[in-house]
Amino acid sequence: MAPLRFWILDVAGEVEEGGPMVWLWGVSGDGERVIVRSSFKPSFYIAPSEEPDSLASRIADLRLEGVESVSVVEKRLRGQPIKVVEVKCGVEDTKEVAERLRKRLPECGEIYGDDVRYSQKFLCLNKLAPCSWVSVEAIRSGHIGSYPMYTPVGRFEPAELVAPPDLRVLAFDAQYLSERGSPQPERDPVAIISIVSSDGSEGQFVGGESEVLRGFIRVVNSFDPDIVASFGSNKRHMPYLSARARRVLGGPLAIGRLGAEPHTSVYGHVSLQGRVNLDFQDMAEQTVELKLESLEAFTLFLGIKMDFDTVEEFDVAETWKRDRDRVLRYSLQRARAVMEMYRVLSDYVFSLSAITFMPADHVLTASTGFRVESRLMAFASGLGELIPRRREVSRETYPGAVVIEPKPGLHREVAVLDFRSMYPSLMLKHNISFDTVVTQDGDRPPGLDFGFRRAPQGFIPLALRELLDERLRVRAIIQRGSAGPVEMRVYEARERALKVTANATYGYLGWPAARWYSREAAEATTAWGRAVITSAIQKAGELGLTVIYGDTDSIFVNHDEAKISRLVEWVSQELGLEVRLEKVYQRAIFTEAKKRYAGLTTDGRLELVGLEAVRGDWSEIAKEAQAAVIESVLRSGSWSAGLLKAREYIKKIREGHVPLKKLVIWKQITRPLEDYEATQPHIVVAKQLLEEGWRITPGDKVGFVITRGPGRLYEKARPYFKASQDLIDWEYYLEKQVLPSCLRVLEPFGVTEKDLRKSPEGVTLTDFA
DNA sequence: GCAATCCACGTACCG
DNA sequence: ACCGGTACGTGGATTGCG
Repeated sequence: MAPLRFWILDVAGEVEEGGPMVWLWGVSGDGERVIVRSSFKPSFYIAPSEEPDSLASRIADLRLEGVESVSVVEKRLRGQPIKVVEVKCGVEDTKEVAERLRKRLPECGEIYGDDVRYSQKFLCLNKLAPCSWVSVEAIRSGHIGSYPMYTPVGRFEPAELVAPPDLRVLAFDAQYLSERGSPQPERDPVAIISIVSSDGSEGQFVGGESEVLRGFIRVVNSFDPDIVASFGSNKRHMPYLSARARRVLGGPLAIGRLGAEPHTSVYGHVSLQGRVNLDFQDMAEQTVELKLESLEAFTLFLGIKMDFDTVEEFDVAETWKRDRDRVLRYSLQRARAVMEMYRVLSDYVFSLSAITFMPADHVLTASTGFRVESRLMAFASGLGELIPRRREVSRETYPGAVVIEPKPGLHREVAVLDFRSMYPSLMLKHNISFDTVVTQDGDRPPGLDFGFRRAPQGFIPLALRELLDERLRVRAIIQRGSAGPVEMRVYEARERALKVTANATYGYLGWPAARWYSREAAEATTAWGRAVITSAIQKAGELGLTVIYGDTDSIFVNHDEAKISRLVEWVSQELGLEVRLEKVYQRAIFTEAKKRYAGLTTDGRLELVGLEAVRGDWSEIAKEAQAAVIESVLRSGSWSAGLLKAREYIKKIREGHVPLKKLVIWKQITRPLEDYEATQPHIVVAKQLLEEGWRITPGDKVGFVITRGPGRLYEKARPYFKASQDLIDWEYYLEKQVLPSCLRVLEPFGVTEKDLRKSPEGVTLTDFA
């Protein structure tokens, strides 16, 4: 019998007559879609407050519902060996069983691992990473629906193949028609569903709504995709389409495998049986470079070349009446864009999934903290380390990083040095972990009254070591250059995912809701970080370098190669850390403020940091003006060019020569509207929109413009799509947008507001000599 | 009684 | 629903002056 080799698409817990079962959905080496079905009885553990054997028999005697067997096993708790009672359950929900036990024996001891999800336990115990190849001796035991079913008889072994199999991908977009405000499934129909599939075919369903929905369901089932990709399925399309199917068809939106309908699962993601539901909106929302998380903006960010004839949401119903083809075209463009996103991003998504042990559809929705935690949980299983229950502990604040006061003005030849992976390196170097904290002796962070034992290696350093070793291995393969182009892409994506995960570990330890929250570990990491950068800065001074700026793990100095290499050498020798020359700015502007500067790189790129020009809550015109001013100054090397540029923009504003779109200010709604204490323009606008039937939920961004009139700003703010050019308060855009953003970067040169207000004509540079 | 000043709130950024 | 450090606009309360 040849072992079955397959790529894990998804994992699900299924309740069957004989007890709980795990179904692994996969694609086999010969392209078959398979179900690998295992019986799996999940356990939880008790660190007993009495003799373990006697507790075990007391628990067994309770004959609790759901308990299959009770035994005493050897595990580890914070690195120390410990005898614990293992309660094996005959049901999926170990939390419920543990709850029953706690009711009967409140004093039995600390309970571990009962709140870990069933399918996650299975993946952890078998070291099964989703989105990777695995092989197992298995018996083919019939079919479920049209899918061959296998029963494993041996252990799962990771298989070497790197690239995913040929997956069938279906990208879709849907458009809804609403007469008033946001579409509501109780009221408004689905107008279009557009699909694009990986075999190159495209299609649209229009016409009667029941035909639209039936057509979509039919195509999904006949094409039988492994991946269903979209932009906005979790929060919008799946719930909407499901609700409409119930209403219009009187039945489920049967687009999962075996006719299942989508169901909402953990982290607010929608799950499709046997398929991976990839929602790139989740990814867009986590992309910090994006200021507005639209499909168009994300497409552009990814470097996908596409022309959109955008029909904005507020305009769909209107356009549908006037120019139906335009809406159709736009919807298809969206579906095509989603398919392109899949091509660009799938390697990274699969890598992240494999590294975090989270199925691909979960991993996009999960926040960073949960991704790190999921990986740590898998790592803990391997060590036999017990997994603590999640519980909210009170937050204890602690000091973070240092930021050096910048030297304002224009600088030439600025070298940017940074510590490589500073926090992970420090955690490894000092054995920082929740399980290595000691109050006596140990390796002590400066200024703190606790330390870390030097040996044995703690849980976090071990986990980091594994991540970093894996990253080094992947890098070596990339540098060898022997892998094929597809494998290369996969390796590169994997390397990025490993780096992201390692770098997030510090933040995780300082997160009070983390299972392995450790204020001590987080606090020590930043304390050592401060010490390290402070001493490097001091050394830089001693070597005769001028320190212009520094933040957390970066130091900006004049580009003196000899001195810099001495500094790099010193850091390596004395601090045992790696500092490298990351980049050089030909010229750079620093303001009085920390975290706000701009530089022109040696290869001619403009970098803007922290300034209005990179903020999402300033109007496009103010950002554009500031960026132009900075660019003039940096490229010419003199501030006077920037002054002239600023005046050009001021003139544009005075003349009202700016399109409305560039005047929109976007601000995020971060909480339910009724929770706001202060009156703010974007909240006032949001409340108006809500009143008019628009759905406004936390996370949404509200776009508004400031119009002429009396009163407070919030009285003059209007939704951007309900304002027109002739209503604009140009004075506001001059005084509170363009003027301040330009002045911000010119002020260090002694330029005043008055200088900016002079008209561009009739003013010569000698006026400022 | 009014303008200047101060401060809390809120958002978004940096690393 | 990852951390702390930081900047800064706005609204509204407080302060300072007469």
